Amino acid sequence: MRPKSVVKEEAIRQEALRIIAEEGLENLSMQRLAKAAGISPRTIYIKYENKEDLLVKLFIDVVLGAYETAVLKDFSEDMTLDAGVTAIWRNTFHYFRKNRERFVLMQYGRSSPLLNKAYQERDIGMGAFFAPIHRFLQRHVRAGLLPRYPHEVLRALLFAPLFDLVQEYFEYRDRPRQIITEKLVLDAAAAVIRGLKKPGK
Amino acid sequence: MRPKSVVKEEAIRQEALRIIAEEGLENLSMQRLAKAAGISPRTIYIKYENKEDLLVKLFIDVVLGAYETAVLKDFSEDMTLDAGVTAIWRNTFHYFRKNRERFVLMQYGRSSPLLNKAYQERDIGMGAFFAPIHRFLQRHVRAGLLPRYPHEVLRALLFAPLFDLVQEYFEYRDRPRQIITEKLVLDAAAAVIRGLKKPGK
DNA sequence: ATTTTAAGTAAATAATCGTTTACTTACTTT
DNA sequence: AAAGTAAGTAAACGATTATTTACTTAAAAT
Repeated sequence: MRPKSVVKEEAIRQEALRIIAEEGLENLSMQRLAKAAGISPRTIYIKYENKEDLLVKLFIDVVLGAYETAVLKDFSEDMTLDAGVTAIWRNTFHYFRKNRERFVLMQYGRSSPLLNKAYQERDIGMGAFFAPIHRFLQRHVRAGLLPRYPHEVLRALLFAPLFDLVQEYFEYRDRPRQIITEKLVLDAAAAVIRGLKKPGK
Repeated sequence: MRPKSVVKEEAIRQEALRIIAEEGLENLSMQRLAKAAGISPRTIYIKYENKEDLLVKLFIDVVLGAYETAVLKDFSEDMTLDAGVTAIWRNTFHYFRKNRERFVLMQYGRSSPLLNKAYQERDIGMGAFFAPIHRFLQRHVRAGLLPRYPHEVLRALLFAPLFDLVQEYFEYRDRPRQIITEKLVLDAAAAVIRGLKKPGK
């Protein structure tokens, strides 16, 4: 039996990410993707059930999966609130700064009904990814440092401004001078930490 | 000369918003829209140049325009930081809570290349909408209450968690018990305000 | 009341969509 | 070396896309 070509598999994923980042998810068609990857449309269907299967796997495996491991690098549940949040922010900024294509698909996950389903089930909802961060936050809640908000609220306060800043980083990408720098991102992290803490702590 | 029917015009916009909210922007076609609005496809092209023109006008006029006026209701540049930010948060939450369809299209504006162009040009970039809020923030910067971050950073800290909470509000819409309540949103507003302020103020 | 004119309709346009059919190629197993 | 088999290709499938052509309708202007 002839083995599946990992080279072609990789070309499919790479070209799919590129087309989505450069021309939008709405302009990704199977025939365009096949042509860009230098293969026949049928080949895509050997590796993926259909278009939805391809997009969900791209989103879950390549974008979310890789982000999960990147964000938890050097992160530990036992860190102080300041150290932990700073690590999450720094890791996220570093990861997406060098992976714009993945960030673009990540943002589609918020609006596209197809990807949003996968997004909620796997990721941030309460999956293995968020679990360490969840326990980290709950520890500081029990210690009296953080207020007892539902974790959806803590998550919004913690992650939403971060993703917005990454988006800003890329929007001003071709301007004369970059506005969003690492220093600024870490300053914003400090502001978020101040806001999260119970008043007077 | 026969006058344009405002009824049909309104039906087009309403059905477009409904289809986008219920089935996603990617499932809105001109023929489906025409059928849903009870008209001929050609009629849409009497009122709009093409699909892009329709979507941009829907986004700018109906979603962004109406949000701009809603968020600035009862808001004044002269307010204290706490009062101003609280007003912005409360107004935003109230507006989108009763306008889910508009919120869905708003979120598409973050990822869809087509809408994102309009988004940046008109809105939050530095348009007439954000100007009063920008001056409000700058006044508190000059007073020494807020740090001198670029306004992109202040905007991210101020708005991003708010939109995330509205998203959460709708995601748990059909659960037994609503998680995101107005009280919780205003608690989160207070947290954001604490974070924004210079340390020690 | 008739003319004028743009609004509106039904149906068709070419292009493109996701997916499949019919066939060939290349690699593993015997 | 030959047989077997799934990977891969080229071309086509019907369905659907945005938009237009040819025609009808309704209302304002004469």
